[in-house]
Amino acid sequence: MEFKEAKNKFIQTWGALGSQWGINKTMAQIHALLMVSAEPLSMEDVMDELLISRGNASMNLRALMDWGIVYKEYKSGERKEFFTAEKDLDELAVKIAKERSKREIKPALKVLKDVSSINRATSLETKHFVEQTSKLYDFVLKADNMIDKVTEIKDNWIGRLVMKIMR
Amino acid sequence: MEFKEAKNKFIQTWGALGSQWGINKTMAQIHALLMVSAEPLSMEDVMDELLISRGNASMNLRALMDWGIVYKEYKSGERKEFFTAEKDLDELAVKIAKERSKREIKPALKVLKDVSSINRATSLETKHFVEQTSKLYDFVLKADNMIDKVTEIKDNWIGRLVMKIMR
DNA sequence: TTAAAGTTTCAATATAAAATGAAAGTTTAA
DNA sequence: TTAAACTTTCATTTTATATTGAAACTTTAA
Repeated sequence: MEFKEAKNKFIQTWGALGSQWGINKTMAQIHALLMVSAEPLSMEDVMDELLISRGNASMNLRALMDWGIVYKEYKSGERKEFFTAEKDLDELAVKIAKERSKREIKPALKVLKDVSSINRATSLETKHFVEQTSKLYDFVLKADNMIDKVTEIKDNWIGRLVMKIMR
Repeated sequence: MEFKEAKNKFIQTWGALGSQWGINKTMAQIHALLMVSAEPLSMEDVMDELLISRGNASMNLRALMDWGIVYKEYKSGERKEFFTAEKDLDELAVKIAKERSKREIKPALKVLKDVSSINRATSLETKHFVEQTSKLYDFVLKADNMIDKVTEIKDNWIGRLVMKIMR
């Protein structure tokens, strides 16, 4: 396989993976492209490489910056803006996890809490509902907390030990 | 809030969360409905509760069974088929994780491995590409392996200890 | 200032994904 | 063995999502 072919395959795959996980295809593709680019790219560059419109490029670059995983850069002497991706993968994972937690998990947790707090003194049906949603609340909360814990892992010895055991 | 209202809110929220994570809305809603139903439900029941067509119900119940998180049941004397959801949340999480790993992560890993193995003796550009995709391969592999490890956690003392520390 | 270079916005359009529903298929009890 | 009860399939339609592109906006250098 040749460089150009490999690069394209990578970008397509990353895009597909993204959309399977609820991240829009172009956004994932732009991120992939920037990840493997040695140099920062301009919006033109991105448009040309991925064959997408200016508007699409603009909107998705903005979204990636909102997620904190793509940065704007300026080159001296150049008027254009350039973009680079976060290349530290631990950092990348943490940012994605935190962002999704904030946008999706936290609001869902709120609803779970609300619906599991209805008056349980009534029917058997209601009792079962409250029981299940309460369990779910605890579970999701615990899972969500793990994200924060993982962030701290590298800062403490037991965390590093655990990582070694988990390999 | 009243039972019926709470139940509906839960189902809608779970459906929305699902589609944000690449699982189709109806599939997530059916799962939610079965999760909080004290009794197994028939396909009719599901159709009526969620106001969906027979075809839709059939296809998504089948998909949920393929994922191994919904089971078919028979009631004696009844000709209809009934459905229940996996209600053990640890079990549920493991099954979802395994299934997504199998369907999405594993194929992506294969591609990552392939593209990171192109001849690296060429340009600087190529060198950077190989470097990045190799790192990504290692990272995704590690993350994916964690799923298996988590499965085993409950079976060994260090795992339980870790869970306590992570709380 | 102003006009050229560049970026953003958003209504309109295209694309992809999900849902419908009727026909075909299957199972079961009489 | 057949007809009623029930389930599955899939071509068509609907809905949701992503993309385009041209106009509006912003910035900068002369």
